[in-house]
Amino acid sequence: MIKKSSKQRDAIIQSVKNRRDHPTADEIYAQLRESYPNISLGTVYRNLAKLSEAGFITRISCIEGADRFDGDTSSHYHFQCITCRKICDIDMDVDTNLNAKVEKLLDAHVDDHMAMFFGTCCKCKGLAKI
Amino acid sequence: MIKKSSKQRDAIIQSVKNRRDHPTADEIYAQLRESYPNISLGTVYRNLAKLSEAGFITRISCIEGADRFDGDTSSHYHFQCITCRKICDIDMDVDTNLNAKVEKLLDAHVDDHMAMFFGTCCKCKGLAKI
DNA sequence: ATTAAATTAGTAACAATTATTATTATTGAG
DNA sequence: CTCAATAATAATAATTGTTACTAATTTAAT
Ligand SMILES: [Mn+2]
Ligand SMILES: [Mn+2]
Ligand SMILES: [Zn+2]
Ligand SMILES: [Zn+2]
Repeated sequence: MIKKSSKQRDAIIQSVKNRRDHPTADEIYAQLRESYPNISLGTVYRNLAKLSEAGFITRISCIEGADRFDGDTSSHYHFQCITCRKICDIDMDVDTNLNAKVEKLLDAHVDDHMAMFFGTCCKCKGLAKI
Repeated sequence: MIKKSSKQRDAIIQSVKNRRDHPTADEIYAQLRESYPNISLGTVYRNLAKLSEAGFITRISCIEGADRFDGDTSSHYHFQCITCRKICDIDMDVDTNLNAKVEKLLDAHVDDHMAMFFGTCCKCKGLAKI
């Protein structure tokens, strides 16, 4: 799929890998424009799609708004605050033998699973009390 | 939020509750047009949003394409086939004490969590062998 | 260096969703 | 049971997130 290199793509990988905030395509675009003033939003979308398909990064689809991307491809769960909409990682073991369990239940082949916890983050929890 | 009733909304609830296939707004619209030929797609979107916000139904966001809706609001996990894109329920206990675990880890308030398993369903698995 | 293919920027097109507006339906007070 | 208040609707326009297209540029193999 990916056959040649480009500095735009390298910068996109770098951006996603360096950030911990699960950015959207638009947020990555905004960041990259500082170093590459005429990078195209289409290039960002195209490469994020290619990179996630190739497994270099992970795509996270959200109920509200744009997809988000994660440079950490290790299996881990996420939490999303229903107030500020921020997503953060959960430092908790992923139950990988659930995959085998589901395979048997459905007679399917299971590659992986993802989990998203919903609630109010510590910051927004605090603000609500004021 | 919801202050008056309407037969369109009632029909939307009924549709989502009766189906087991986690339909999109468009699919619900297509079904309802048979009995309500001049129902508006906007009405379907608006009510699905209201109903899921009010907790009558659940919204499921997918990586590809439109959001899907589930009339079964009980906590359960889903499986999505990466080939045919169909979503089905998994008849497996939901680990609810994970919520408390995450609350402690993040010092957040956790309402719930969802999980999606990805892979190839039994049908698509079979077809691949032919 | 030559050349073919991949990638890009820029723009147009697209699909999913939301907002607007004028009209209709529901509801509760009198 | 009226009838005004207002919530909900159909139709349509607008917005958002994303993908497709095209010509120009960059990459990498010869
Ligand atoms: Mn993450
Ligand atoms: Mn379900
Ligand atoms: Zn928050
Ligand atoms: Zn399938």
